[in-house]
Amino acid sequence: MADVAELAKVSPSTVSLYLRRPEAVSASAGSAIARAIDKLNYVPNLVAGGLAAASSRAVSIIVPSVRNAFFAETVSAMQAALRKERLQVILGHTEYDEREEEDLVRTALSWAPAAIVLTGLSHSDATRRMLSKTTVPVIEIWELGGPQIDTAIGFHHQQVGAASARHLIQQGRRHLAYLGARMHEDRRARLRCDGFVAAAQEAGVSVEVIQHPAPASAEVGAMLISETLQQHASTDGVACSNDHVALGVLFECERLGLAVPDRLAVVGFGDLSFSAACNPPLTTIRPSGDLIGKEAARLIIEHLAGHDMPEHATIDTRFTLLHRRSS
Amino acid sequence: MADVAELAKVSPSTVSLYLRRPEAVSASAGSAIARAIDKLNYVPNLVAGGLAAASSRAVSIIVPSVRNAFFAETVSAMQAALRKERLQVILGHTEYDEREEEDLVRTALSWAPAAIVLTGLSHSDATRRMLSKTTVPVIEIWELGGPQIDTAIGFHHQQVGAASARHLIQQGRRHLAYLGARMHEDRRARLRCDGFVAAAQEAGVSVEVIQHPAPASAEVGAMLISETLQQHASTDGVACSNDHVALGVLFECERLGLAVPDRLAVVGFGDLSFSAACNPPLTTIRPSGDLIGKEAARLIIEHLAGHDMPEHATIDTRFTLLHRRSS
DNA sequence: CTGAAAGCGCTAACAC
DNA sequence: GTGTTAGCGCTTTCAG
Repeated sequence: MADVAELAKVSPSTVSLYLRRPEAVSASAGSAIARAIDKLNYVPNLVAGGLAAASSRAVSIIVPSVRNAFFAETVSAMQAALRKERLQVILGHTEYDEREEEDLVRTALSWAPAAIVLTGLSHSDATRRMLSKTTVPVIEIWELGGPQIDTAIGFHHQQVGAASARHLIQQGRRHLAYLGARMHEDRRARLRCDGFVAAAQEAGVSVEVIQHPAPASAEVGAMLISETLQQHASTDGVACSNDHVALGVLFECERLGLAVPDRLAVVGFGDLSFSAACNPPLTTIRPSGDLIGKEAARLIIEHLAGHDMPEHATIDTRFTLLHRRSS
Repeated sequence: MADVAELAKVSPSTVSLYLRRPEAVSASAGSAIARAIDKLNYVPNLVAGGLAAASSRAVSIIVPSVRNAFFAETVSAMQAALRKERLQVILGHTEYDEREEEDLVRTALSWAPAAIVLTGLSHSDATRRMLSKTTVPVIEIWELGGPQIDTAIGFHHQQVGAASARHLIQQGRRHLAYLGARMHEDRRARLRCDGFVAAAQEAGVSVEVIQHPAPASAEVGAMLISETLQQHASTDGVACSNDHVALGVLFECERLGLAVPDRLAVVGFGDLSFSAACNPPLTTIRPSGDLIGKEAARLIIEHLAGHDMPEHATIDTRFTLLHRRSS
């Protein structure tokens, strides 16, 4: 920066100012600086900037895993929006472990990020304590309806479950089941299950929960549906913890020669890339992963611009039930 | 850090040393420092550390998109391995755009990262120039066989295409087609296609390329196969740019009542979560996304430990053809 | 094994 | 609109 300043015949602080607010510098100084930067191939050091400003242009995002298409979508949308403001994404994976999360939050804080984004509302006490003490804005995503640290953006997973149940009942189904994968770790899948069961019971319809500890996959879906049909032969409508599981159900039904939706109606969750194309096309619930990321980015950018973030705000990004031929 | 030093009755530099190499500090000083850290709830400031050390504990990873399961896997594996060494992942998405990549590399450099990881071997001239000038180690992943900036880790995509073609020919197929999605942007899909065509021609077998500009999806797969069968009715074996496309082919064949593999053999790429579970289970090629991430992390960690990275090293992580019932 | 000293490259008051 | 000044919180020689 000193070299640039010298070449442009201004002081370093003018260069600094130009870099952060070009409009605050006179046109002549500005263009001289621009030329010098170009000539010297100058790349500002953001680490030094972050230290001096006591806040880096980094946003820490902590998700269970980007292998999960839902979080990949949110991370991707957020990254795209933050990039325009020259904010960097620092990524961490909890692998659904609160201890890992705690550790990630700790190191995240040592980067003095512009904001910390984490997934869900359930965290260890230590995590909660660390975060409520800092001045760094905290955003929790992908879950609503619990105690939140500060801002939360997402939707109510119980409502998703309830919507699935009501849809199946509307289609004339009276013997429901929820097929859940990895529900001991995936709190949000569990909430959807709870909402499903509650809505079914309220409607006076029979409901079972069949689950498997492995992560959601088509294999697990196939196993779960065959188990379900063995134990509860009259089952005529199922909701699945996500579309991978639902796809496995469709595959298994095809192998068993079981007609979908005539004999069994299937509802998924996620609207993944194959969901509209399979046989039959899958009725599913599309969450708002993209919107969650965009809204989070918007809040962070506004906060950085000086608008202080509304305290304890809640943004409900909703979800959509897509009625296709599997139900 | 000064507070910790005071409480532990040592100097700040001893605390600093303890933090980086605990074994270099006496046991008594060490435990006093540990107690002070705990008592004060001290979290080191990595930004300041990065500035002083002229290299931050951050690794910049630039991929086309984490929405793509392949890159999500690599990013995830890398993150997990780097975390153990307290290295942070800074993530950027190019969306298959070399201009974007150039920009991302520029900002990546301004973080003085411990290493920069980017996808593929094809970059803009400016990107190449920036990277060859820095002292930051550069690793290119997911592609082998072109001019590399420094280290490359991945496999040869032409070999993947060739392996698919040879497999189909071995299964007695003589009228091949390659179904490609977004090949104008996805260089690696194009390379696989090239390898496929070359191997087929070499074997004296007929081969067609049918493509669609949209990103790979089951919908695109369905469209591509019906187009193929219309234009080249004798086609009896297809390879697809990835398993999403292949899945769409299976769906469409089912709708058309076309027997797989009797009438048409199908080979995918990716071994995605549904590939073993669908009807029939999909023959596919499993790339080494996980291994790529692990190897990249290993190299970076070794470099940080002082072992200098072998210049212009190439690590071939290979791939595996999984012969299942679709062929 | 420990401590003193000298920055790392930038930002942010503040004065001009 | 521009420059001066005083750090930001750490790391890293180098002595002792």
